[in-house]
Amino acid sequence: MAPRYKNENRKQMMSETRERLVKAAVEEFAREGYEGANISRITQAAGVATGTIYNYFPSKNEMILAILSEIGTAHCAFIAEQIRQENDFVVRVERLLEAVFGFVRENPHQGRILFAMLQGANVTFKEHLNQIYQPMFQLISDEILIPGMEQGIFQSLDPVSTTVMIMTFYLGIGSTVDENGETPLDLKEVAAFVLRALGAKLATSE
Amino acid sequence: MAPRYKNENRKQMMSETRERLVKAAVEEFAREGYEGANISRITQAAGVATGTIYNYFPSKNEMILAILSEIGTAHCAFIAEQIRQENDFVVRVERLLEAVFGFVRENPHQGRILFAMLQGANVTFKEHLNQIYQPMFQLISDEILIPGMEQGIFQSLDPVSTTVMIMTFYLGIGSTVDENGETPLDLKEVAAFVLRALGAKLATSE
Amino acid sequence: MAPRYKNENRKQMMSETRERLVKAAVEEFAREGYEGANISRITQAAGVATGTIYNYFPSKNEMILAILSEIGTAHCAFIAEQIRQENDFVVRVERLLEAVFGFVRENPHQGRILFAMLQGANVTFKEHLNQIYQPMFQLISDEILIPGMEQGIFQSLDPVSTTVMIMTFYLGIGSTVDENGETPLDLKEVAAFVLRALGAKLATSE
Amino acid sequence: MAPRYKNENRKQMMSETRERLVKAAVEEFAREGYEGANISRITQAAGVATGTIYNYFPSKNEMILAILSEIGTAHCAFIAEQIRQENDFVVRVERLLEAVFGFVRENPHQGRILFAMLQGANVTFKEHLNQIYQPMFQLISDEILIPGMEQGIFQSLDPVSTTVMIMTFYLGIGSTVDENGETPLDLKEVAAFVLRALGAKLATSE
DNA sequence: CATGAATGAGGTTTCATTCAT
DNA sequence: TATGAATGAAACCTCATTCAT
Repeated sequence: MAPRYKNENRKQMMSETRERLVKAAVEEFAREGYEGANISRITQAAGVATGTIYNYFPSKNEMILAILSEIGTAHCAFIAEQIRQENDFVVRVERLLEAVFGFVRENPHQGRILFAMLQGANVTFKEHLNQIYQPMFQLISDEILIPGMEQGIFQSLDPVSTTVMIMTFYLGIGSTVDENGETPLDLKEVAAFVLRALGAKLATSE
Repeated sequence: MAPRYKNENRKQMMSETRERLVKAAVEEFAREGYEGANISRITQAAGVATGTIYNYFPSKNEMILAILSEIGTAHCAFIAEQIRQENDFVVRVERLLEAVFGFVRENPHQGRILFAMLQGANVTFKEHLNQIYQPMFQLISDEILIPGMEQGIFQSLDPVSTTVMIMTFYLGIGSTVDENGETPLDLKEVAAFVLRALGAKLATSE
Repeated sequence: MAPRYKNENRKQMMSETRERLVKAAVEEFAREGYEGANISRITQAAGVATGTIYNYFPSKNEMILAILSEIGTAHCAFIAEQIRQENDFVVRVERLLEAVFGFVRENPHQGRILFAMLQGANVTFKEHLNQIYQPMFQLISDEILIPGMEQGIFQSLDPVSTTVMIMTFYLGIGSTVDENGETPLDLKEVAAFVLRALGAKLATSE
Repeated sequence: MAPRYKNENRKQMMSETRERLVKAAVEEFAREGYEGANISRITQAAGVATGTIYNYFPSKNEMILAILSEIGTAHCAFIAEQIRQENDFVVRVERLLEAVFGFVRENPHQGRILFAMLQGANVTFKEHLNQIYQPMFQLISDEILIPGMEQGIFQSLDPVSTTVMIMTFYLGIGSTVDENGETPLDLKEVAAFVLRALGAKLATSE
């Protein structure tokens, strides 16, 4: 029973039409914001009829929540995957930065939505995102900062507020990217900036 | 023809109406964002008729631009004033942080609008704000970082990108404030974080 | 008593402010039509405050009626004056044409209002104008066509319908003028056309 | 995917809605003029919701342009059809007149819109109509006046200005019709008037 | 599932008119 | 008389959502 339901669910989730809708919606939300986004434009860009979108999402509001979940989850997963490939905590900090940037550069629309909603007026969206980004918070805290401090690689600091600062900084920096995914900042400098702030014993010796 | 004092009277009344409108609009934009903001609600909150707002602003769009200008200018002026009261560059960094936070704490709605528009979808608003914040950029660069580096107080770094990083960080952190102007972060920690990142010789000796 | 009232009335009618308002209104109505005309633009063009216009005209509607009366009366008077300078009925036909054209060329805005309102949707305006143009109707009929026919200069035709046709033709032709008062038609040809239609024994021997 | 006959069904329903909208709009524009016309009244008269009209016309302005095109084209086609049934150029002149009148009598609302817009303040509408009436201009010139003059039936005159005069006269006369399509003029007299003006060798031998 | 015309509440903006000064 | 800010009804238009096909 359960698997059958799961399969059907997945089938729906992965439907090609749905994918086209999500893709079009992401671009629309990125360009226009939530209120400015237009369902008709989305369906038109996706090449389906207006009503079709309501077979996949019960409302515009639910749609953006679903999209935020998908993007945020993918973002977190990508970052986690990148970081866990490294064992050196200093390099993990750099990797974290590269991962945030890399994701945004590869998916500029998704990035824009994320940052816009994170700062936007709608509290529901913000809370939704905060929840989604919990794993990333845990990741930074538990798999970089705390062990790094314990090993004396980083200066001993309050792990919670330091994590918040790092996340804020990284997300803030991620928001400097333009619509093409480019940023005016030099990753190496940013990494060095953060590592100094963490009191890292050794910056990357590259 | 009309006596002068009458005119002054009227001028004052007009500016009062304008003030009420701006105040109401700031709250509305902060709560709802640009697209979600509602002219009728604004005029109602300001206690005037719907049409009255168009005696002061030619359109909703022009209104937010005017408001962004006013807020941004006030913000920059406040920060500049705070910073110039100090001569020590290390303390200036702390003051900068306190000023950003302080302004936002005192004017949470204004803060929300700023951060929302800075990250929002509308490119026009972003460019408008970037222009308005030029003085703050110059301030950080010319009156804190560059002289601080020249005097050996800060590590020698690229002043432009460092300024961008600091602004991004501060504004990003400013965006962690809630609707009451409170932030979960400890200012002292944030200041220390930044000063370490700047390679400051002496953190505040508190 | 009566003269005093008359004088005051005239004073009001001839007030310089009123003249400026009428001039501005004529241009506005000519450019925008009645519904499209804008009281604020009129007062601004006249260099007075918005409310001032209501010291001279009780409403927009009454204003255009007053303006239509003034223009129509002036037009009729001008035509009558021109025609009565001639005794030859054939030449009177030509003079009539020249007078219609001449007035419109000298007063293109007034002309446009006349023709627009004559054809426009508002029945009140049309009836108003028809009444005003009664004298011109009588003029053509009683002082050109009927005596001309009686003297055998024009073919014997029904004077009423012929008058209507001539007026229609002239007004129609008057409506070919552009905003500068120019028309693509050659007056001489038009006069010859009409005179042939009237079966005139002799067209102008020029 | 949907069966074809269903589509045809829907297409037919759409064109019915469109027809109802155009019919209602024609009456509204005829009664109120362009600026005075009210979208809500049109949709209400058409028995649809307010927004429905925007499924068929992108704006009020585009709507009247479309309607002007439809009316003008129909008018020209009707006139051309009527005229080409006759070979005698004198009779063609009479037929032209009858056709102009007949169309207006059968379609008084359409007629009113035509004449109102032809004389109204809006230059765009006028230019639009001038373009639409080009075929009628060519028709009068190439298929009545020029051959008639070549065959010596009409006096030799400048064909262009004569065409303009005839069009002006006919359209001007058409504008004497009231809301029921009636005119105070006698068609026979008008025809005789024009034929005399053209120097026709033989007026209709009735 | 797909379609897309229809819906109608709601949004921004306009503007003739008023009235306190 | 002159002023012009205030009024608020009404206009045009948008758009998320529905539903019959």
